[in-house]
Amino acid sequence: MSLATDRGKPQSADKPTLYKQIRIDIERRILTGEWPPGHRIPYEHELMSLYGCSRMTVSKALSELAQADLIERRRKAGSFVRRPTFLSAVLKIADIRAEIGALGRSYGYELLQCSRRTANAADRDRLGARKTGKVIAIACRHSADDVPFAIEDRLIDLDAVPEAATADFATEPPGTWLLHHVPWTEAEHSISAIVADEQAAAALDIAIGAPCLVIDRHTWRSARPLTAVRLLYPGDSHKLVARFKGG
Amino acid sequence: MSLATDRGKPQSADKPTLYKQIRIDIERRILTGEWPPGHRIPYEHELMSLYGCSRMTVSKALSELAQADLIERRRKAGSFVRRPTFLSAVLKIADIRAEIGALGRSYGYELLQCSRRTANAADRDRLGARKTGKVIAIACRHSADDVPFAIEDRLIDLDAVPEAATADFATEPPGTWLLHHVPWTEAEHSISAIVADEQAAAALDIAIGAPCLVIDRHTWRSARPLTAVRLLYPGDSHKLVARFKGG
DNA sequence: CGTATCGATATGTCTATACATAAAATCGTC
DNA sequence: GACGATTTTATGTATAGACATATCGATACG
Repeated sequence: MSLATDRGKPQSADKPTLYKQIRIDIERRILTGEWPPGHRIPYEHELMSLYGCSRMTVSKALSELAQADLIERRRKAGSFVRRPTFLSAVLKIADIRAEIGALGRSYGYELLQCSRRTANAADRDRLGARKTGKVIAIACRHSADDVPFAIEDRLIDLDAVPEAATADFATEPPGTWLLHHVPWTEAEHSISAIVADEQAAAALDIAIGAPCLVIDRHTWRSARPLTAVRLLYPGDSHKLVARFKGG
Repeated sequence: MSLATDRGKPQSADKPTLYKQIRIDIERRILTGEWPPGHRIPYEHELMSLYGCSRMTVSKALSELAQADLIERRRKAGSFVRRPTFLSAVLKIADIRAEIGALGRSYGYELLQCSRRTANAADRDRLGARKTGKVIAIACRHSADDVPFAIEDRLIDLDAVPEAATADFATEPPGTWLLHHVPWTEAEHSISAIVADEQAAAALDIAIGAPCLVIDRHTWRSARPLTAVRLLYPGDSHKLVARFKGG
């Protein structure tokens, strides 16, 4: 799958401003295990005399650490190193057209099917919508250097996104159009693996039974479903890559 | 796969402190499209008279928005709404034992194979290590309610993690042991799909040719490789889920 | 002994001010 | 008009002080 990869706060060699030094210093102590989970970090007034600066400055450093979930701050009690129960990752998933462009390959797009209809029970279920309204159903194929890259099967709620009625999905991929025209507030991705059935194998030009990576994405604006999409990638040639930052 | 799911800053109904109100207010304008990508956000001094507060306060709100990658701040020029080229997700991946426990199922663990050896060329390549040292190679199986859940194939660099020599991997899963004993600074995950070969099918009690989700994880401490692991999950019964926050 | 109250304390927010810094805008010179 | 130096300006960092607020712990009370 590709996927741009990135970490929350890279260790960019930033200018050594005071609060950043303090943050990095504490971060190092946590990451190396010198201050294990549960350890109480020195009080702000201790840190301020330690580093010879004001409380606002150490507080800013601690705030960023708290925001990154490395520490937990409790009034009166102090700040504590958090238990690393999870690895938290920042995954950045690009629009497919941008993604292929970033790989230096030529992007190709084919609209396979596009129809408008009143939502049936299956459509409502897939979108998670309560009411029945108009929807657009789209099937299309993305390719890189004329090799099939992914197939897309999408449903757009026309009541929530009326502008989609006038979009030309024959020339512009629906994902790209949506990204540029429709603001959203939340999305959920579900990643799984399946084997290609006859139809998918034909569309992706792979063997029936070949492994495929599946991404199901649902997008909402203020709890209202906008679109549901399933992307199918040949599993042997694509990977999702994520860099993580640990604690 | 499971995967605990979570977003960077949940919409917790926080107390309406001033800077939070400002942050949420601007966030809303961006998320609803009222201020599209590229739009210049009012200058700090405009915001401070708008909200009737000091510059430090509006600056704190803008700093958080910049940290969340929603806006970009440029000296002299001002602050601008960022173009949403990516969806950024926070994926939280739990230790498998904790993950199964969180599902309310009983955890089972079997060590299939464990050997110590001097790293060969393939081991060095897999770890990304330059020098040849001792390694531990482990194969094990995790199960939930006595049903195979995942199989694990792991390599640990004994020079980087000497304490691993004394760990008892017959009773404690290596992932759990490492999480609690070895601090790390960076990890990279690569997610892909394969079909089960004969060996994997036997270990997971699934059909040969069934789809599997694969997670390859590499972990480092200060650029030094610690461990490389491949986790294989039956693809039809497990999913990676990630909630995203959009821009 | 259990419980309510209260004070001490560390963090959370906010102000007003100061100077540093980067970059856009302007000016001056050739 | 082109190009380099200077000015202007918005952000970035830092300070000292103030008050708010949550909470731990001790004290007093029933």
